Amino acid sequence: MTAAGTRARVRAELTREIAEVARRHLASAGAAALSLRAVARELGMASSAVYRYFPSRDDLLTALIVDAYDALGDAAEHGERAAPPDDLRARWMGVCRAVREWAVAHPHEYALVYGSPVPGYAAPEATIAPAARVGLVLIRIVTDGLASGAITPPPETAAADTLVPGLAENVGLPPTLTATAIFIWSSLYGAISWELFGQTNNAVEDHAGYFDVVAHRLADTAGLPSAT
Amino acid sequence: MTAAGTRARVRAELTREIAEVARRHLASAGAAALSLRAVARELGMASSAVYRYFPSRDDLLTALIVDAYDALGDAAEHGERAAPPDDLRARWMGVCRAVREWAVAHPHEYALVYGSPVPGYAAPEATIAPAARVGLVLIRIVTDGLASGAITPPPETAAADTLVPGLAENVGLPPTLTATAIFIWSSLYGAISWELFGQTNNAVEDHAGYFDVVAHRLADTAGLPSAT
DNA sequence: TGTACATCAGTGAACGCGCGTTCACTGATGTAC
DNA sequence: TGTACATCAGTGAACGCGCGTTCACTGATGTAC
Repeated sequence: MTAAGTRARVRAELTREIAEVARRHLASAGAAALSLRAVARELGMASSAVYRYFPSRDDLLTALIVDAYDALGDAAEHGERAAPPDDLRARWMGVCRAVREWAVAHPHEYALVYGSPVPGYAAPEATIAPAARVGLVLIRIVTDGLASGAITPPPETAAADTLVPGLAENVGLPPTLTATAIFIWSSLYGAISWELFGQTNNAVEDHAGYFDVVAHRLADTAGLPSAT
Repeated sequence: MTAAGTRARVRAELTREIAEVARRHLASAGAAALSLRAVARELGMASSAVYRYFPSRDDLLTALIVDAYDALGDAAEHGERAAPPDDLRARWMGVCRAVREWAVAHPHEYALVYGSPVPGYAAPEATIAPAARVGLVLIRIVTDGLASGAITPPPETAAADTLVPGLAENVGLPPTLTATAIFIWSSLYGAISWELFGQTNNAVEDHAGYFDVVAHRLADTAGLPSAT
């Protein structure tokens, strides 16, 4: 290894370490309370040194957001791969459960990407692609089902007229099913957020069990066959 | 009117005025950025004077939360009353549309009560009752339908076992329909939040139209008859 | 109705805090010849 | 391999800001006799 390689590696390592500590702070206090100075303090360095690695607080936030989307995407894909490829329902449930479990394990990171927007922070372009991963995994299950004939496309309705033109072509689903997919994703998100933000505290006892019911219901909505 | 009455009235008036300004600040910057000093500044009074009306920032936040829940509850009930009492579907759609419209008109207040929790703030008891209002309105539509026979109760499943014992009796619905009701509410919430927090920006064009499709679908899920 | 006293609203200065960011700087690490 | 120079990481002080909350105070408004 060259000397230059060493320096670059040390730099990459510290960058990771800063993000790591920031992630932990995020987990205990939320995005609005994330402080560059506190992160630097914990790492035993001057607050100004952090600027060698992240040009501003917002850039640090952006890095955390991208990391969170990617971690969630990884979890979703991992959850899918644990199921037999030809068992659509098992793949679906694997993704849904993995997403919920990740959210429960990382509530503040989940809130960072799916909760109320952080005031004064505008998500840059770099976050768009990773944000779409979970949705794409779910959509692929449906397109696989359509291709194999396991899913019968629903009759077309006017629902598709409310979408952005060309969207259905881009995702590769029939128009009305595309609208349904958005509904499914937002419902999934609603169920998870509802639990995470404490709205079901006095209503649901077995959160994992309740979520399974919801995920199955959404699989039905997508037209997935009940079992293999 | 007595003199004492005058003082009390002036006091109530200023209390309302402070909350009003705070609400406006909330609307432009979010809950985390709400500042007692900024509110006092806008009212032209010393920041310490606000403490005559609200003992702390958290109490001011609590008042805003209660107000928001109540405003949303009012909107929901008003939306229901605009429909003929015997047209369950129209009442349902009236409530759903009213809730969404209120949320779109007051995004930060909506985020305050349904968004990610404000770090360091724990919602006190006083917020529980007003928080339930929208849910109760929707549930009443379903219980009315059950009572009149317009809604056929779904077959019981194991879904109800995941709920807090006694919940179904409290809300007056069959157990499985109670679980469905929670799903419906969280889906409704998901659809509205998804729109408000910008997740549908590149997917949905006609947000009101798309939301109508969702609300109808949720009415179907609740078992409401299609039309009268 | 008039007076003495108590209550209340509002002031302004202050405390102590933490924040993001900048800047001139010191050493250490790497590079070119 | 050795030396002169350039690059980089990290420091510590400082700027300017805004925050929530407290406190002793001044007047004005209300109350009791």
